[in-house]
Amino acid sequence: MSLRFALLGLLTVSGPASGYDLTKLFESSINYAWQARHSQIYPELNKMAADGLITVEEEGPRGRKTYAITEEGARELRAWLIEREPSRSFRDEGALRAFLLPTLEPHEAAALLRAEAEAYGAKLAELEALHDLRAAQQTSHENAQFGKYALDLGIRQMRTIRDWARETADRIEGSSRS
Amino acid sequence: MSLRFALLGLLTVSGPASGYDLTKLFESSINYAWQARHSQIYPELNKMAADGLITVEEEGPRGRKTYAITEEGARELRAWLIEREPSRSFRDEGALRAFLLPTLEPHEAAALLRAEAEAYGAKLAELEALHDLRAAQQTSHENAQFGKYALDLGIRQMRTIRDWARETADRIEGSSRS
DNA sequence: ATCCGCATGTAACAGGTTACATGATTCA
DNA sequence: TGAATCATGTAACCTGTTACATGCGGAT
Repeated sequence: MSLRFALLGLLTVSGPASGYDLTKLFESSINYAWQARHSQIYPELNKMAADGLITVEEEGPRGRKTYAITEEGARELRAWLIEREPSRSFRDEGALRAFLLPTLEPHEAAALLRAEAEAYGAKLAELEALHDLRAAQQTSHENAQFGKYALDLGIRQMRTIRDWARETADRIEGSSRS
Repeated sequence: MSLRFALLGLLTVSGPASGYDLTKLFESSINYAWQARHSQIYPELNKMAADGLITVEEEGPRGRKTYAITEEGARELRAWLIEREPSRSFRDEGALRAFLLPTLEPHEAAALLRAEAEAYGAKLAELEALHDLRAAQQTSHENAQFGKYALDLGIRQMRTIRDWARETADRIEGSSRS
């Protein structure tokens, strides 16, 4: 169900767009919080059009269909955000691995954590670069600030995991050396 | 695939257990990082037994089957942790909602964030209580420390989201008041 | 006797991924 | 004319959730 609302949100902000556009918008915006492939997006758009949440505004070359959000679509998005109790249960493979770490030898666990810290550090750098880019564009696009809150959250989360991995590696190595 | 390794991990630490036991262990340990219902666990255990990762060690009353991890199972768990590149992409409905927040009126967005902050604060308190409980038991169980790292990560993540929600609500209210 | 908790399972469905499949347009 | 990119779709499969279904054993 979330995919549907992510698409409505993108259409709200970017204006009319095709499935192809939306697939790329997905990648370049909420990618770190939600993912969707074109094989999931195209059927969903067809269902949404059937439900009256969006309309085909224009048909272009190569079978391109440009969708626009309808009033009903905007109402549904709003209702989803305001009325629906969000599912706060998340599934985090990194945390699961952390849970299983004590089944390994200390030096192995520490090495894994160092690698994790590095990977998350890299992701963090990516998001920070995106953040700076947005800040620079702030004056030109008024929509550039869209997703700012989410990006901030993403950055904080990456930082949290990276620091945890570092500190835990330190702690494990510290106690196994003694 | 992750479920399989979560189960192998639980069997490693808690020793032989039934599907019923594992369902409850799941709930009381990794629940905040990974979830699984009995309807998913039972079929998976059967597949794992067929694959030789676990064996039925004992059959008790009421059709109870007690599973134990095999050497092959332990090898596979180790290989999964060490050799497999973890999937670092996660799906976070909270972050998605954050992304969509700018489609609402500022006061509505702020109210939602306040509710989020409260909900995550409550989850944080839960995990902190669990953490303290573990610390108290530390001397009695040697396995009590299992999952300590993951719990620490969970606590940090909850704190990150709660603080982000609070500060973002403040920021939105601050700028819309002017 | 009756109720609660133990104990295991299956079926239908929803959401997602990977791979397969096709064809039009643009640009060099 | 060949390659890259635009553009849309479908099918098979895996994972996970909800709901349905059944029966034993122990405690009061």
